[in-house]
Amino acid sequence: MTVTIYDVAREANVSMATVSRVVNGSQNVKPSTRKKVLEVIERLEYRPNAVARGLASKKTTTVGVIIPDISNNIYAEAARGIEDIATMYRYNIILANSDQKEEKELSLLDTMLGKQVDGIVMMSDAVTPKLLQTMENSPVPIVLAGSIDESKKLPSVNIDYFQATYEAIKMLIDNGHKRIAFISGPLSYTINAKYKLEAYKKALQDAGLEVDEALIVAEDDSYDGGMEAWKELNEIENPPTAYFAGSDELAIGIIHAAQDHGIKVPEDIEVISFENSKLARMVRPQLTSVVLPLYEIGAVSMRLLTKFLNKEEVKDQNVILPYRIEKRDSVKVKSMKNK
Amino acid sequence: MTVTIYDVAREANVSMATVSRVVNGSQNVKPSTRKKVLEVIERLEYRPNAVARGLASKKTTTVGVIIPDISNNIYAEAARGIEDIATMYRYNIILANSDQKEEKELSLLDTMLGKQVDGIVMMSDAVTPKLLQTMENSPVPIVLAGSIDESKKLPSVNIDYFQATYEAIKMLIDNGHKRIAFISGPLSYTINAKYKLEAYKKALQDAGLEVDEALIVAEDDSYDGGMEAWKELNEIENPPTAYFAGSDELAIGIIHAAQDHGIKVPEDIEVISFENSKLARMVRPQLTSVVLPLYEIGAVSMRLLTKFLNKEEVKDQNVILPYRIEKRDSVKVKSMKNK
DNA sequence: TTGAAAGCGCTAACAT
DNA sequence: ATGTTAGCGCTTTCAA
Repeated sequence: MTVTIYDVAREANVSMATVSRVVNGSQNVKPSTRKKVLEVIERLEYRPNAVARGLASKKTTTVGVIIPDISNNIYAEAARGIEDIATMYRYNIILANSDQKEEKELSLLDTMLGKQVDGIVMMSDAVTPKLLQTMENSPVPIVLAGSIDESKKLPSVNIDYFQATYEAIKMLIDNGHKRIAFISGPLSYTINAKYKLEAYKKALQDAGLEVDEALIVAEDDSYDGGMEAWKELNEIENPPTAYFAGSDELAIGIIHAAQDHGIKVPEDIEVISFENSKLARMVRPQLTSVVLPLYEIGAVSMRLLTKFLNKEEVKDQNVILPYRIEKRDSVKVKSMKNK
Repeated sequence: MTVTIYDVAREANVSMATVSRVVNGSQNVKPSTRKKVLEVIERLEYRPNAVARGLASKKTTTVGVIIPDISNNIYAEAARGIEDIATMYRYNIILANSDQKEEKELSLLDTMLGKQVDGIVMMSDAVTPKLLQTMENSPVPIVLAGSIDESKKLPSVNIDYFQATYEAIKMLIDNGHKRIAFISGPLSYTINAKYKLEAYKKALQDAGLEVDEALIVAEDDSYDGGMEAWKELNEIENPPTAYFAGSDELAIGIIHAAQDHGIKVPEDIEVISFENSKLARMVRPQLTSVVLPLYEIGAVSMRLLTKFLNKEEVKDQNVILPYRIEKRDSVKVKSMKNK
């Protein structure tokens, strides 16, 4: 019932090897026989069986993608970048959500390797020792996208989270703020948040400002988390006048909570975000935000993976992408610097 | 180098068949030999090769998922629903973006079938005749998620777009509006938009209201598209006092465009949306919106697919899920009805 | 330029 | 309860 390479060979009066050659675009086929074979393929509607091919060639032209949660815009954006480049190099993608659970990440890694993927792109906010070890032992290359393995044993693509955050905090300090809050998702959760926090503290210290632990709050990385954080911070004695938010949703939550209480942004408080999703323009005031190039992180990760798959030379396996800060309306522009 | 079922068999002094049996959890294995085999598997770190298994068994336990664009929240949400249920039934997913291009959809279908997926979940806003035909000829089951094939030849999961829109427009009419705008993405593009438009017209007619083509505008289905639409509609002689938006982004664009011109929502104009993503709560005023249950559409589609894969009986292959309207602040609550 | 044949690693009868 | 064996549909030497 299903037509195989054997059927084509028989109908075309050639061997399976020849059919295989034309299907795979080998040059060593006489044009006339190629034409003949192609005709039979068309007539029989032959479709090569990739599974059989994978077994014989030990290549599946599919790569695994493990991300925390595809319904989260951050990861979806990166996934799109991964997929676009994968398509460009003729790979397909097996996509799975880990919900950032080590156990799931581990088992996903295992099933994907079982499925003989040619490589894996992994996004994980917590590259635990165990995870790292199993990834190191992987028979196929794995690249980390937007995820940091401090040992740098695995290839990765990131931006400089420390530097980016430092610059963001600096903007707030330059605008005269002394009480700057740091809001992020769960710290134990997000290794990147660790770098952000370090940068926050360093920037404060460099400016001779006190680091007040009461101003550091880790909520759910969500809109409601942002609202909660604002409320929490406005119950303390000396509330902050500026906020660094680890994501756009957090920032919008903070802004709305403030506005709901009659506080004006950026007149009364200023807010800077870290993400710059399309949401950043969909609030009033529009968000000033560190630009996290998710799509590029995904795309470059996949490109890096293809280099390993093609055995191309890789100069630096730990890529740092440039970032910038998009200045909009949630942080005032300093008039002095303007003139 | 890679350890195969044969290696395990040899080490455990049993046949390949026995190893296969314990790997696949067959009951016909003596506990003691099962234990012995399991130990060897562990010691050798044997991992079954799913590709070989797929070739031999003609089942890959992977399903294809074709969606327009994973970076679009609508589809990402649905994809999460699909993946969750797939995981529950031990399927993996090959995910690919079609960008809603027929050509890509067709070629994706082809490569996925080539990869021997066991089934496919397809999201397409335009099930063209050609597409429909190739899907009908698929050797494996295909279910349409949130996509309408008017012939009903293919299994599908949807809500009643007509009914939902009718009710939304009715709310606006009941609030006294005579000039109601209909904003959607490109009509030629979105078959669902067709139903929405029909419902819009019907609701107007049923209320004895004139259908003014000038009030029907199809922009990009985006925030900017919404802003554009508002501007366009406010250049005509008799601008609308209420808006039906085909998506949350569109609605927010409309609202912000209006607010930027000093117009108040819902005091001056009212807006109802169709989607209810998390964005709906992240604007002021919060969006009144028809709830499009994307996650459920994805989940139910995948569940439906598993029924075909398990040869379970399927009573109705065209599932219509319930919807509701979430009432928030972009539409006034009628005080008369309230009391 | 083409063909023959040996696998790839596993499942699934069929035997025993 | 366990073993034997014939494929699954293709790629890949190796020969010719």
